Amino acid sequence: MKEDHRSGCPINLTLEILGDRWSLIIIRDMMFGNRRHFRELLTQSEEGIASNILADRLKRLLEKGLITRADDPSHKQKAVYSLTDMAIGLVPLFAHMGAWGRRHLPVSEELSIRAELLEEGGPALWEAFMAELRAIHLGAPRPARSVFGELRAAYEAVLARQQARQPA
Amino acid sequence: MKEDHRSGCPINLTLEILGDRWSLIIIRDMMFGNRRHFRELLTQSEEGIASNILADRLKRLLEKGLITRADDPSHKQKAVYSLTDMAIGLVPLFAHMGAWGRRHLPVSEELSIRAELLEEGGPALWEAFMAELRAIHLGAPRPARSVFGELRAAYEAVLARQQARQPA
DNA sequence: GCAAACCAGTTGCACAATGAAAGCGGTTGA
DNA sequence: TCAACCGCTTTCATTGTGCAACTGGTTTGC
Repeated sequence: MKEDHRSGCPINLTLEILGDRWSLIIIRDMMFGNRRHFRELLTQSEEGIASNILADRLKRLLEKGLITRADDPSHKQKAVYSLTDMAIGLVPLFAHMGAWGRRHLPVSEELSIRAELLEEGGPALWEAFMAELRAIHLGAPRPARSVFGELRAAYEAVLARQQARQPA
Repeated sequence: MKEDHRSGCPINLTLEILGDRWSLIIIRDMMFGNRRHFRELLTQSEEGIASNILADRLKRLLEKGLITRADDPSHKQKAVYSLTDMAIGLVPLFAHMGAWGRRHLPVSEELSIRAELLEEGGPALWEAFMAELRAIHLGAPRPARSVFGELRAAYEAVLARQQARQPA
């Protein structure tokens, strides 16, 4: 029960939870890629997370209240992970991280289109996306606008354009 | 020269640079506490960083272009560290991290007052702060408004109020 | 009905990162 | 001259990371 923190600074406390190389990658995949199962997160990750690291991080995110775990009714040994409101509140942070990375780091076109849209859309778009995430992960009423669909469509459009330019 | 990245995703690339427990703490102290020397960062850190970790992180941040190092003309073996424009661009990210931490984590009053002001001030305040940081760290002309002073004054006001309530 | 594929993880092991403490040679101010 | 200070480095014990193989159970396809 007793947890000791390095300090009560909000930046520090946030880093104590999210300050590693994998936690935000997992939340990103759940949020933008709608990966909800262990195997999806394991095998469809661009970055290639190891299964023991994934298991460890899921456990930590559960403890910290960023995700929840439920049994999948369609499959006895499948588990479904969902984002909590706390994690959904990270959308603006992802938007800024993406904007900063896009400006300063060697990003690839297809993986940064979503960051571009998120940056251009601003707080209004973030709010719409968060409302949709609350519908997907928390069972809230589904809003009319699907930012998730817009982001996915833009991503697939870039992929299609790239394939047309240089076919496999 | 050759560096291989896990992926070209802007979130991932940002995490590869800043995704650890200390890098952002150091930038925070330089940015909000104006710590410019090794000893200042080592001894005045709330969280108590070890000297070897600090030396390692400063080297990495130098390599990645987030800070610069210069000799202090007043003292032959003093070094002055400065933020680059790239690091100053993290101000909105700190604002969101602070806001998120304040909302969801057990922050202390005196260390979160700055996050509160930064959240309330919004993008206009962030821009003013960034202009001032460019003056402090990059030699740009000093703007009329000192957000840095406002933040420090608010912090000290909270400290004074706490001491009045419960004197040492 | 049975084998193959799939499920969420766990285990064992090598290596890298972290962190506390002491120490380094040189510089400065009294 | 001497103590305090300067930016680190070294040593060593502990912890975290990452790969690969594996577990017991479930579902799918034939």
